[in-house]
Amino acid sequence: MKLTRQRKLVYDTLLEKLDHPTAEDLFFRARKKQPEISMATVYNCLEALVKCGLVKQVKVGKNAVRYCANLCEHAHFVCEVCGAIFDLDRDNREKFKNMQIKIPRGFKIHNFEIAIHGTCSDCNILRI
Amino acid sequence: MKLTRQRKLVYDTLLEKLDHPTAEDLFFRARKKQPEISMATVYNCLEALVKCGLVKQVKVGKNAVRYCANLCEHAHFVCEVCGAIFDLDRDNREKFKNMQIKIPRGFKIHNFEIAIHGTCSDCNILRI
DNA sequence: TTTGTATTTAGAATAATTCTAATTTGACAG
DNA sequence: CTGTCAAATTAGAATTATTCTAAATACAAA
Repeated sequence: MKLTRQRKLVYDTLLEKLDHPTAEDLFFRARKKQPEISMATVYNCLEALVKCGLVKQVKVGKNAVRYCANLCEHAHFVCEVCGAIFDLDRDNREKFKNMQIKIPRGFKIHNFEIAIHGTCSDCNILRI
Repeated sequence: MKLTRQRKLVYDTLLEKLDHPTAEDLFFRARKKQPEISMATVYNCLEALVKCGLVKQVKVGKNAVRYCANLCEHAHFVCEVCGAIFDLDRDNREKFKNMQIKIPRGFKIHNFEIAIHGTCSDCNILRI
């Protein structure tokens, strides 16, 4: 991935404030530094950054997708009241099947979602 | 939740074919049995079913939300090639911090997401 | 230079979902 | 029963996040 001026701007803006902003949030923040940037560019840049693994999407509730630049593996805790998203670090040396996530004191879990992305056996065979 | 005719229809339709359909898929399937049902009703019914815990939303890719009536706790494996969603059962007697998910033979994991929904400590305090 | 390819841009288009307002339903009280 | 009321349903309009389009720009390589 070519780190263009706009991609760097979007990425830096994301790193500046780790509050899981939406594309629109990032657009407004980035525009303060480069007023000519367009919404489409923010989406394009985010797409490129997600594709190369520097950024992750967080899909929550019925609102816009949020973006996360926290690179160490972590789970997201979504507060159902205030909507805040908390990064929960985990010991990433542990194996996937034995994951350890520390839930902060006072947090109550209602439910959780796990989505594993990859390729299924049928598709792996077809691709050899 | 009042299990009205339409809610029962949507729920039964979801149970009939466990392929994680979108709201639109369900609309077309449900319409075969009750041609007067409307798209808005399908959304309303799904919302009610999700709220009462009978149904779960699965958010994947950039497409429409998918719905899942598999009630036993499980993770989703999303094939990045064909888009299929597989339910991965887990031993739900295991504690959250020690979850065991069996990945089927031949499946390759690229990445996975965990989202935990609940209430954060601040909001829990404000609600006492 | 010239050429080509990728990126950016503004605005239009799309698609999923939500909203609106009118109608229907069904439970319950009288 | 019959009337009342709240909740649910409905069709279609509205919204909103996101993607698409086509032109302009940038920038690397020949």
